[in-house]
Amino acid sequence: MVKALRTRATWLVSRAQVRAYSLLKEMFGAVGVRPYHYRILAALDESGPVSQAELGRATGSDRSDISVAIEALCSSGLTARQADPADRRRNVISLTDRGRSELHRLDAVLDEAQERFLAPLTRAEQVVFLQLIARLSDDEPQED
Amino acid sequence: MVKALRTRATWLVSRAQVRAYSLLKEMFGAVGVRPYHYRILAALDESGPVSQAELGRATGSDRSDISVAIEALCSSGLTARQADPADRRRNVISLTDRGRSELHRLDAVLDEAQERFLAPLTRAEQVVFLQLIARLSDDEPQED
DNA sequence: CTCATGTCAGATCAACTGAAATGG
DNA sequence: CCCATTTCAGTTTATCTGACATGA
Repeated sequence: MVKALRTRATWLVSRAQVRAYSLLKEMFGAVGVRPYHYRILAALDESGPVSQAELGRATGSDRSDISVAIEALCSSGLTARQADPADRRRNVISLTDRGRSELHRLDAVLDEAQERFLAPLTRAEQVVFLQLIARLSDDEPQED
Repeated sequence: MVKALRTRATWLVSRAQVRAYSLLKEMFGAVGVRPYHYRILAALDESGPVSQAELGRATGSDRSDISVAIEALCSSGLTARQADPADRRRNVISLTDRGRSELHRLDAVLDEAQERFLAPLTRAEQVVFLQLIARLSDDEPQED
């Protein structure tokens, strides 16, 4: 591999991302799920029932993509969609029981993926890495 | 942002990559270049004249994409393409003088992008980060 | 009038696939 | 015959745009 690339942080991050994503695709694919399904289920579990627009903000996805994903999740029974009586533009999305147990299954898969992704580092190095990469990830200051 | 995502290395790496790539696109775009142009010019500078297939291996890109990129680079005069007398399937690609000076200009742009990308970390942290991310990047052991 | 929401149709872009033509 | 190289046409995938209807 080319040295001019191999020594650049932006290149190394992009290669690491390729490796991370292919791991995720492989492991989620083995249980019949797409990575973005997990994102939405996890966001719902944390926030409780919310509108699609809020889901988009929580997961960093566009509203139009959320719209498509929610359609898929609802039709496979993992989420439910109902009109918000307080604001009739909104759909309130909630986790179904099946959605919640699916989420727990996927959590285990994702943890296993983290193990494999971080395997080249020692435990102590993994902790350091997580702290540093977190600070390089937030373009916008976190607004919890 | 969702805690279940915020604490996973794979998610943080993918967000960092988005930030890195948008920086690169912005800064290379400002000087009228695509990021993959740089990859090829840098590989050529390091290896000297080589075939397109070797360029693909050196930069981790597909041969078909290299083919298109080389066409663009040759028609803008940054690289030159000539038949290999020893193996008439091959095109031997070489850097032109203009290509080499363009590369140096882009090197400076890329260095500035690294500065901005790594700015949230101290110098000492940047060194640690580079070591760790490098070990998470190589799926295949380096074959220099 | 403005803004937010949900939806859809399509653009974009990088990455990849498959096949064909040429030659080792 | 099998394999490597270059090229082209087309697919896939996530991301993003623009527009529209509805309603706060």
